[in-house]
Amino acid sequence: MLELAILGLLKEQELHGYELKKQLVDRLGPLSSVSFGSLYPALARLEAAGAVKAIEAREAPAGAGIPMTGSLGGELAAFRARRSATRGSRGKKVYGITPQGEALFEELLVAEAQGGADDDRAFGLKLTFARYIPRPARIRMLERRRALLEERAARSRDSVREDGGHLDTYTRTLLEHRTEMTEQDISWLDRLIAAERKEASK
Amino acid sequence: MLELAILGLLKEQELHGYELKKQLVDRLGPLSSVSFGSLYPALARLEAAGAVKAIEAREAPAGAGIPMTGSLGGELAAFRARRSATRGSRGKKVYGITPQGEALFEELLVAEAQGGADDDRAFGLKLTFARYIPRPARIRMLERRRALLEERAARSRDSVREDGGHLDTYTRTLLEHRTEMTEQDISWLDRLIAAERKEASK
DNA sequence: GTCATCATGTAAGCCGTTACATGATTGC
DNA sequence: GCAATCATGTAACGGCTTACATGATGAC
Repeated sequence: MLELAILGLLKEQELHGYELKKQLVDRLGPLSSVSFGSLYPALARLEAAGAVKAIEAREAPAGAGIPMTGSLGGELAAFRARRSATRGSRGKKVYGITPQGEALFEELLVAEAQGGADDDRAFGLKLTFARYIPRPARIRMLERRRALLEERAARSRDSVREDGGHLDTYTRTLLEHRTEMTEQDISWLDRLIAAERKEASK
Repeated sequence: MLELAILGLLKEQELHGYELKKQLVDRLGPLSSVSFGSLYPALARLEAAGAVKAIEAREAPAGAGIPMTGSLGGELAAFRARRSATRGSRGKKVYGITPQGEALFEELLVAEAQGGADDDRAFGLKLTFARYIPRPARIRMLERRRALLEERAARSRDSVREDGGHLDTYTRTLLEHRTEMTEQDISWLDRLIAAERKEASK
């Protein structure tokens, strides 16, 4: 799961661990509240497997030795970083995805898309990279999700109706709000699916 | 976390493990997709701690030995269950909360309410039992949540605005939908908070 | 010159899942 | 009688978090 997220982000751009974490937070939202303690080992695993590779940490296209009185912080940092290739003594380690990594990503994603875990986090992750899933599998995935949400909504509607009387206001309000949110999610999915079908039949 | 959920449900009614799990699913929603492998040990822990107690598994107020041609399944089951108190040879084990359990629940909940984990699942759980939290702490909790969502929404709005151009449609749509959902959550929270304040000033 | 932030990593331990094992009850 | 569901439990394993350790950089 984490591996998939990392590969997906590295597919778009080269990043170092620290930055990767930030991206994970605001690209995958509340999902993947991953900590460094699991992120770095994951990167190490992927590197060992040849899926990613630490590359040179160059910053701003080599302004080689031009002294500037202004904000030269960046230039200096770049110089320091260049001292030793791929990694200064504890400098940034920028990772890039390898062809094997791309293949692994594809494999993990398609496997996940058809069948894998179906909790909210997992779905959010798949959706984030949905554009890399072949359309038929993508549509099936969206439909499975729709069915799951429909069932969930039905269940909570029932539980409100059944003993709506003796539930306290707080609980009922919560349940209703949750149902409403689920319903909106469903109609959003419907729009997505409709758009997909339209594209597919073109 | 799981302990808190179990105690909260047992506070409302006596339940056996299997049923408890069902309730966990549709009362706490997608949160707490707990498995038996963690539920039963948790119950055992709570029992060892004296917070819950296995009680007699009686069903339907003793229709003692009245044979019926119709669906007597329930009656028969009740009889079988009555054979041995608190637990037939591998029968249902119905749990009830003890005074110590109530105290523990209160303690865990208040501790969680002010400070604990602040991921979505944790918040959903706290909200489910919010009515047991003293109002001032409850309001503070709602406000902290509001702030968190506000920040989240701001961040995703930014990330769309910043590089909205080079993001593909899929990604942008997803990000926008997520933002919208978060905003609705915020306005729901606002309504809740307003209601709380009104009650408080009465 | 010191504090916050950036940046990377390791180790211990928790928490929960999966897989396995067992058995009763109910419907067909 | 056989399958599905209800019902409880154990054991191994895995992933992630927390806490710890280290060091560079930038701002005041």
